[in-house]
Amino acid sequence: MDQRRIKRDAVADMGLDPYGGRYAHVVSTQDVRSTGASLDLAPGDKSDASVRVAGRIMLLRVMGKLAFFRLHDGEGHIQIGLSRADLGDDQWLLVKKLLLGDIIGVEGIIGKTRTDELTVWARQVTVLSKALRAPPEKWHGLSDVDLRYRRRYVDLFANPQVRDVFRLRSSMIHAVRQYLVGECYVEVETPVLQPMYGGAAARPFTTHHNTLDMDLFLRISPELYLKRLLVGGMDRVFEISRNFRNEGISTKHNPEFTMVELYEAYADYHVMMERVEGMVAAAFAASTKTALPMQVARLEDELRRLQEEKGEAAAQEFAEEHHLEAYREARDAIKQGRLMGVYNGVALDFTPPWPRLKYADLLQTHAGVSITDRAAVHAKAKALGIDPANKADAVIINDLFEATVERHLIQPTFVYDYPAAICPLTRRDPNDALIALRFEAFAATMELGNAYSELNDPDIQRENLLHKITGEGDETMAVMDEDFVMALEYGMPPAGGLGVGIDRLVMLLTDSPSIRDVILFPLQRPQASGGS
RNA sequence: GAGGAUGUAGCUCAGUAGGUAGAGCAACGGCCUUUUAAGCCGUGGGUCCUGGGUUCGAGUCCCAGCAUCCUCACCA
Repeated sequence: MDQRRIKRDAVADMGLDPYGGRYAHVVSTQDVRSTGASLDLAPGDKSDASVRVAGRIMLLRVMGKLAFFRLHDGEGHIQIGLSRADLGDDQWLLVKKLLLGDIIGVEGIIGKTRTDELTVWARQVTVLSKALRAPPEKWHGLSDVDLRYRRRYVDLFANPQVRDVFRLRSSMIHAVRQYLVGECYVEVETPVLQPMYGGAAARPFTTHHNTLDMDLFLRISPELYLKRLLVGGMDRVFEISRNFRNEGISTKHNPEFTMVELYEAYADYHVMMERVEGMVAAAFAASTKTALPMQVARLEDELRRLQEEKGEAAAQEFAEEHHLEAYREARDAIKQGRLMGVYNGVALDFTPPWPRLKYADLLQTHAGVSITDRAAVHAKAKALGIDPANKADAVIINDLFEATVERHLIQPTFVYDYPAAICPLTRRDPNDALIALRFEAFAATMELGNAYSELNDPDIQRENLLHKITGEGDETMAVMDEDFVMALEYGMPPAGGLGVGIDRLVMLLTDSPSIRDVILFPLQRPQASGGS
C-alpha cells in the first residue's frame, strides 16, 4: 500500500491532482466500439477519429516505450495504446506512475493493433483517481463469497457479470412500474415506521422514536395502508416496498426485501393472476428476452474455443456445468415468441396463461389425501414427521402442502383456493366458508407472489384478527388493528390485492441461485477485524 | 437453532510425517514499440481467523470462540 501512496504523491509532485476533476465529453467504451466498427479499419490502421474515454485500468502491460491498458467503464472495456513517441516524455513519466485500479481519462484516436484489436491510441492521459488498494487478481477476480458481499463495490468493478445482474434488476423494476402505470395504477408511498405491524405473518423489527417516546415497528408489509387508500378512493394503487422481517436468513430470505404490492378496486384474485402474468411478461421483455440469447452466444463462443484448445471432453463438461442444453432450449423458445428462461438448469416457461391449479387438487395428487378428510390428513402428516399436536387443522394441512406439493411446482403455476383459517385478510368463498379466495404464484418451487380477493367486511375482518389460530408462532400472529377495521367500516370497495417478490423475480430471470446475488448489500454480521 | 465445509501474502490457492512459510497474479527495480492471463532477470511482502492447550517444537494435533458458505429447521 505504501508503494501506491508513493506513486500517488509522485503524481502530485508533477503538479497534477491525483484525484482529478471534471472530465468532459467522455464517450462510453461501447460507443467507441460502434464507432470503431463503422470506421472499417484494417489491422495496424489508425483513424483520425478522436475520442475521450474514462474508466478504471483493469489490465496493464508496459514494455519499454510502449504500453497497453484495458480500460473498464460502466458498459464494457476498451484497449488503450500508449506510446512514448506519441505522448512525449512528460506524459510518459505519468504513464509509469499508473497502476492497476487507477481511474484515468484518455483522449486519443481510434485504431487497430496488428493483431486486430480495437484500440484508442492515447494523445493525452489525465489522472482522475489514484487507487491506494490493488484490484483483485486479473484471472480469478474476486471469488471469496464473504468478500464479494462485504466489498460489493470491488465485486462490481471486478466481476462485470455482477453488474449485469443489477442492471437487469433495475430494468425489471422499471418495466413493472411502467406496466402498472399503463394499467392506470398510481404509485404511492406508505409508512415504513408503523405503530402496529400487519398484513403478513412475520416477526417484526422494533425501533423507538425518542421525541414521541414511542415504540415503532418496521413494516412487514404495506398491505393495511394500501387498503386504507382503497377506502380513500384511490382505486388502483401500488407500492414498490421494502419490507423487513426479523426471521431466518437463507438463499431465499433476506431480512429486508423488496415487494411490489398492488390493489385494484372492483377486481378479484383472478384479475390479479393476469397482473402477475403481465408484470412478469414486462420484466421478462426488459431482461431475459434479450439478455439470455446474448448469454447463450457467449457460452457457445466459449464452447467452441474449448473444443479447439482442450478437446471434446472439456467442452462437454463446460456445457453441462453451464446448463447449455436448457439455455439453448430457452433461446429457441424466445425466438418463437415464448417467455422462456432458465433457472438452476431447468427451462421455465413464463408465457401466459400459467396453469391454474386448485390447492385441494394438488394436495390430493401429491399427498394422496383429501383436504376434507381430517383423519387422512392427520395420518399423512404424522407419517411425514409433522407433529399435529397443538396445531389447527388448517396449519397441519398447510404443513402437509409444503412438505409434499411445493417441490413439484417447477414451472410457473398459480395455486388457488387456500384453507381459510390461515388467511385472515382474505374473502371467503361464498359457497364454502372454509375456502379463502387466495392464490400463490410459484416457479422453481419458490413462492413468487401471493394474492387475494380482499376481505372488505369489517365485522368478519375484526373477528379474524381477534381469533387466534394455534400452531403458528405467537409473534407472527395477525395483530388487531382497530384503525384499519374502522377504515373498512367506512366501506372499502371489493378488490383484488397482490404482492410479488421482486428479489425472487430477479433471481428467476437472472438464474441467480441466492437472493444475496440480487441484493446489492445483503445483511452480514460485522467482522471482528475490519480492513487491510 | 442443528449438522457439514471453509478461513494461510492485496487477490486466487498449495503446504507433504508436527521441525526456519510457498506458488501464480499484483507491487518494487532492470530489459523490452504491437501486448491479449505478454515475456525474461532480480527484490520486498505473513497476527497462517482469534484465544487457550498438548509438545523441546504447532499453519499442521486437541478444546473453545468468531466469520462465511451449504443443507435442514424457522420463515406463506
